[in-house]
Amino acid sequence: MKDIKTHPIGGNAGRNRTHNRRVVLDYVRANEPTGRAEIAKSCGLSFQAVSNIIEALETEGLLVAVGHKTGVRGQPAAQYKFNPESAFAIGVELRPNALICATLNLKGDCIYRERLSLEDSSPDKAIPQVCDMVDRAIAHCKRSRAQLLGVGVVMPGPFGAADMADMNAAILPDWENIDIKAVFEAALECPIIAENDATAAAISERVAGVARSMDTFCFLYFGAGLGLGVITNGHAQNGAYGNFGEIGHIVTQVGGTKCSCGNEGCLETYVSRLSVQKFMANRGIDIADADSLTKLLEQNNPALIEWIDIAATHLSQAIGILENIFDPETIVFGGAMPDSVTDALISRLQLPRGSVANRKNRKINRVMRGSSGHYTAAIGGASMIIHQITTPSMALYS
Amino acid sequence: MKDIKTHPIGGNAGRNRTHNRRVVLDYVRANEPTGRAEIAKSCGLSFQAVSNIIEALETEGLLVAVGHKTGVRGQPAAQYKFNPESAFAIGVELRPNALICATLNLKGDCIYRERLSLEDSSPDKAIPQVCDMVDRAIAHCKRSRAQLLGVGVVMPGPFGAADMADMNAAILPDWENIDIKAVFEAALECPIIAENDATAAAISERVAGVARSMDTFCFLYFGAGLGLGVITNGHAQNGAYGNFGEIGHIVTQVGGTKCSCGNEGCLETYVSRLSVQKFMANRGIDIADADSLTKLLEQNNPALIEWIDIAATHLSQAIGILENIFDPETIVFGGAMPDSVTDALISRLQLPRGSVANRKNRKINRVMRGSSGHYTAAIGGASMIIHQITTPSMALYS
DNA sequence: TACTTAATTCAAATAACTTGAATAAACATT
DNA sequence: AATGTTTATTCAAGTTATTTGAATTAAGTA
Repeated sequence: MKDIKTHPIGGNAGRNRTHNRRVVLDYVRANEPTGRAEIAKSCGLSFQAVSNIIEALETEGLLVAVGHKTGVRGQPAAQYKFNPESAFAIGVELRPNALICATLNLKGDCIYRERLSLEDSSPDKAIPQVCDMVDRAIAHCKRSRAQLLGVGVVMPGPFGAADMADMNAAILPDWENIDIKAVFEAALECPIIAENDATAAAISERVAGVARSMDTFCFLYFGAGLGLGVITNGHAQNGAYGNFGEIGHIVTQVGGTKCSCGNEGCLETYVSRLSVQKFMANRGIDIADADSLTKLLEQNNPALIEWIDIAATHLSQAIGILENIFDPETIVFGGAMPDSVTDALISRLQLPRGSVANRKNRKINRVMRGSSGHYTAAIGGASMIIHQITTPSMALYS
Repeated sequence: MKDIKTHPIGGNAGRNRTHNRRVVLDYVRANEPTGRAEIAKSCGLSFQAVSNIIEALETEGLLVAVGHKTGVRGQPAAQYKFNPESAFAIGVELRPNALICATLNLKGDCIYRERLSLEDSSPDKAIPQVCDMVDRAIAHCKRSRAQLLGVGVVMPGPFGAADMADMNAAILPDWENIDIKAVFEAALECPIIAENDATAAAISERVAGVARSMDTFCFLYFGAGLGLGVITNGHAQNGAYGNFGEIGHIVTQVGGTKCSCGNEGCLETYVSRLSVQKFMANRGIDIADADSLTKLLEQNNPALIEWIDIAATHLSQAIGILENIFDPETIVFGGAMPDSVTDALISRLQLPRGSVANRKNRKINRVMRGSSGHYTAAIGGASMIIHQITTPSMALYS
């Protein structure tokens, strides 16, 4: 996904303006409703600069005035907030057997979703389907294409698996060596961001989920395997070669279950959709879909409880690793698991004592469930687009 | 070390200039000697903008012209490189029983070092000693205080241990709740950056060590415990509360050795200075200092070899974790261990197969030894100062 | 020797932010 | 109820650092 070495580039008036627009939008996002003077103070800009930017954003429709702040001295400050209907973004999740699409308004509310089964996920077949899907989403939401901020394309990682000595084949082998961003830019004629599912999911929680006001947190994504997305200082981590977050293949039990990657005792052999399916199949129970898991949990199925306990043990170890490495504000769980199973996993965790996260006076939990359900990845795709226009590229902290 | 929530701030002409200076300096650092036109092309700036900045940098003495590039068509391009003698930075490492000081010129060469044993490391006693040490360094290097870019203060983490439920007391308890940056700014009247040892060490490898041309890599720091510093896209990771990188307390053996943090089987109970001291003491061998380790290794001492094998096993697991999480360009080992012991550890690693780093066509090793020896932390302190003036705050790529 | 290529210089032009003075409107005080 | 204080807002320059464009310089190439 990333390969050519780039270099940080300089700023000029135009790029500075772009940055400042994002700084302002990010502040409004996190603090709405808010006024120009407050933004100016918080963002280190003059009132006039903010005023000009707000005026432009209001003209474009991204922000709307919502009355005046009273109750304090001084001239009442005009308050602004996001205009959720002014623009929208689309996320597309590409899986081996399905296409999933989510449309979000500017506030991050999901206003349309669609799932399409796919027999053949090769680029030739899938790309036209994605185009049709995007057209349907725009039509269904009764928006104009001009309001479309962009499309986020989400695929499971890792990328470049073909070059890895022992890693299994890629989950979508036909897509190896394809410049996803370029291909979809050509097909959809709009801005494209491509990412893996876990990172997209993390961004979705920051744009409109439980991590809305957090700048540094981890997201554990339960998919076919197990993925990790990390946001630090408001920016998603990518790794040197675009393969950040392959946490499924860290070893939590030396000499444990043989994994397809060549290791033994990989975390995702204990915690993932494939893991629970295999575990239950060995006990003669077929897990066809998420609903069947939900039902088994409602019935307190002993085999499932057993799996949850094993999974929770390994997850607890992973949490210790993440907390001590990243020192995050929290760790969010999400992805393909039903909410009830995720909650059961969380309740059975045995969080390690020896962790920098084990503080007195914590205000938020060390672990929490994400808010976007099992459309997370597609919603994350659309969230990445919204995230980009509200995320400053400068990282100047006084 | 970090607590109050800040907000990204907007840019203006002045901040833009600061950023562009750093972009130019960073490019020269990594590509010297180089010319104005080349910088302009690579940094996305106009020739004129670069020309003005280079002129200023040359006037200030930070850059020097070094002839012209010939052999290609067109007017010969004037080449510039760093002027190592134009400015300098000082790093101070604060340990419970010692103060260590390193002075670097602008290129990152160490031009002075000093070690001072300390009976009392409390702020009242240590701060005056630090001031004297800085004065001695300036005098010894025959520089003027005006050329001092700043002082980097390095301490072992984690910070805020007093608030942690089960973590041991801080290594320097008297320094808890002290605003280190503010205290030393007042005492030394120059810019101060405070960091933990592992992060400082990572930065030192990027400024003038084996990671000079890398933007994303990990550094494992062998100290009393075990620390982790990570650079991603040229920026050091800090965590939400300044405690990024406490990798010593991740569990690599469930139910293993009891650790002072409350966990069992923490990595640093197997890999650290304290670990090897304890292991050898149990076999009746006293490890007084680094030299005694070196000698034992030369003699192929069986107990030490045994420790190295155990340590290498646990380290290999940690490397799998780091590679699969961060997808770094490489992992650097450094810190308090003698070079020969570090090399022995590296040679006995069993790098995991199932890792995104296990690629064909790798050009650099998955693990390498750092270049700055056991003054790493102090050198890292000074490196942070140099790093700051050559590291763009904007992260505009493409 | 003439041509091509690329770096450099000089002189405007431009974009975006900052500054400062004047005005508006609410709450607080007497 | 009148006056004063505080804060937001507007308007009109002023400032900074960048970009643009034309002219110049100097090396390699045909």
